[in-house]
Amino acid sequence: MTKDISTKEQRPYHHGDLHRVIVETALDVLSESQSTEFSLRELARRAGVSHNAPYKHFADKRELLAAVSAIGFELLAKRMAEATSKLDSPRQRLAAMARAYVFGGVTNPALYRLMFGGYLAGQGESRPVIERTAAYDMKALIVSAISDGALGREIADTEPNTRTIDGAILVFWSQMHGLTLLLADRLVGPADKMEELAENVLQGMLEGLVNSIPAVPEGVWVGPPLEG
Amino acid sequence: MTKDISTKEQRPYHHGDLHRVIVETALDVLSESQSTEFSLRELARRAGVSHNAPYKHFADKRELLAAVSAIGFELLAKRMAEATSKLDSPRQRLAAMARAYVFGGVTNPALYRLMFGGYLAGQGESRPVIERTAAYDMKALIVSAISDGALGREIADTEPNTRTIDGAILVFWSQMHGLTLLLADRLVGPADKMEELAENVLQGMLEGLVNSIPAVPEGVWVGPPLEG
DNA sequence: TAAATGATGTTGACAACGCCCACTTAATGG
DNA sequence: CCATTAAGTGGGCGTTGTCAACATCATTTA
Repeated sequence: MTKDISTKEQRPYHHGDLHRVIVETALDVLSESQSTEFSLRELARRAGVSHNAPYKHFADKRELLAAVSAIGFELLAKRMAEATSKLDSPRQRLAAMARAYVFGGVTNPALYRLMFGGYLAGQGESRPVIERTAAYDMKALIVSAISDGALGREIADTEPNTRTIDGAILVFWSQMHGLTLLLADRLVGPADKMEELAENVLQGMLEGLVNSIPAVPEGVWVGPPLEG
Repeated sequence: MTKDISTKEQRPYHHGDLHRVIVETALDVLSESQSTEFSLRELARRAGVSHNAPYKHFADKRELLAAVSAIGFELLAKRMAEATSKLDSPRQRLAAMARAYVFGGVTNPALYRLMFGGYLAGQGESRPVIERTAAYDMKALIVSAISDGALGREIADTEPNTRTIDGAILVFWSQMHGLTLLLADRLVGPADKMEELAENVLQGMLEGLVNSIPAVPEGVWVGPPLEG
């Protein structure tokens, strides 16, 4: 009975789980306000700690946002994996993956902007490691869905063919990404027709994909590079 | 000779052209720093006026950024119009337009993020009028390039067909937009292969477009709505 | 077991920011 | 010619990101 927290609502000197709480609160605030312009001090307030406590866990705001972005990538990857797990047809798998991607962006545009936008890449430095690897894992799902999907089965594993597959990935990802951002940023609408709209466009995309695979120059990487 | 500015480098009390200078400086700073996180005070400093002078021309930072965004749309529209003006083939016109679009984004990602991203739409309010109309004008170019281009010539002007054309616009714009942002945000690369890469993907896009036109639900608008 | 260490949290400070106010300047038009 | 008003100034308020110095406490080590 030495530590009685309940009577005066007083927290022990050390929070115990601040890192996690700060990141989660940041994700909440970001999702609600749809903006990355919240302050570290507010997160600290919500967590009931002093305005400087977060700096013991994150060097600066950028590093915090990188952690949030990484979580965003993990969430997206999980949703994409779940969406495709019970499907056999490569085409259905691709469609389901695209749906998950688009849905995530429409549901939380600010998070997608943080993840894919340039804030974290800013100032010439490269993206923080933590979110770069998370992004890489997410990208791997797209790549594999295309590679051992509709195309892979009828294409031998020769070097010009891998470039063609990279081309397909690029086209598919471009389309999915563009549709997502157009919808998320409300450049097409209206909001209550989004789902139907996305579904139609998605099917058209998949239809056209087969007939429109460009080869891609050598040395091109798809997704953020792990090194550099 | 009453107003001798040269001797003491002193500006007359009234600047005379502050509005324009502020917007232009903002565009410069945005382009160089690739960030919208510059301060109004710095713009004022660069213009040689007090930290409050800009507030006589812009209610707040958001309004300034809206003006910058509008200029971005005007620049883009001008480049797209120039790129297509000397071409006859609809396909070539589409390709040229897409090149201009992609090039603009790769050259100045932060400007594209401002233009297309959600900063200006933020907080439930609608986008500022000035940039909404500029965006609308730019969008009109895309629409017309598709409508009286490859599709329009062989499609009668019936209601289901206009929906099909809207579908084509959507697919094309999605692809172009997605490719642009993927390149601009360095999710694919490397930088020195971008041009070649974009060209290949673009051609693939155009190839596939013909074979993959979804119809789009009724009531869908493409581009930011002029009202509301 | 006692003391040193390092991780975590606190307090206080600083410069910079967005934005508000009251004031000044100078151009305009009735 | 003078009143109105757009445009610029200076000071100030509350907030922010970040730094430095100090406090607390669990863990290791002597």
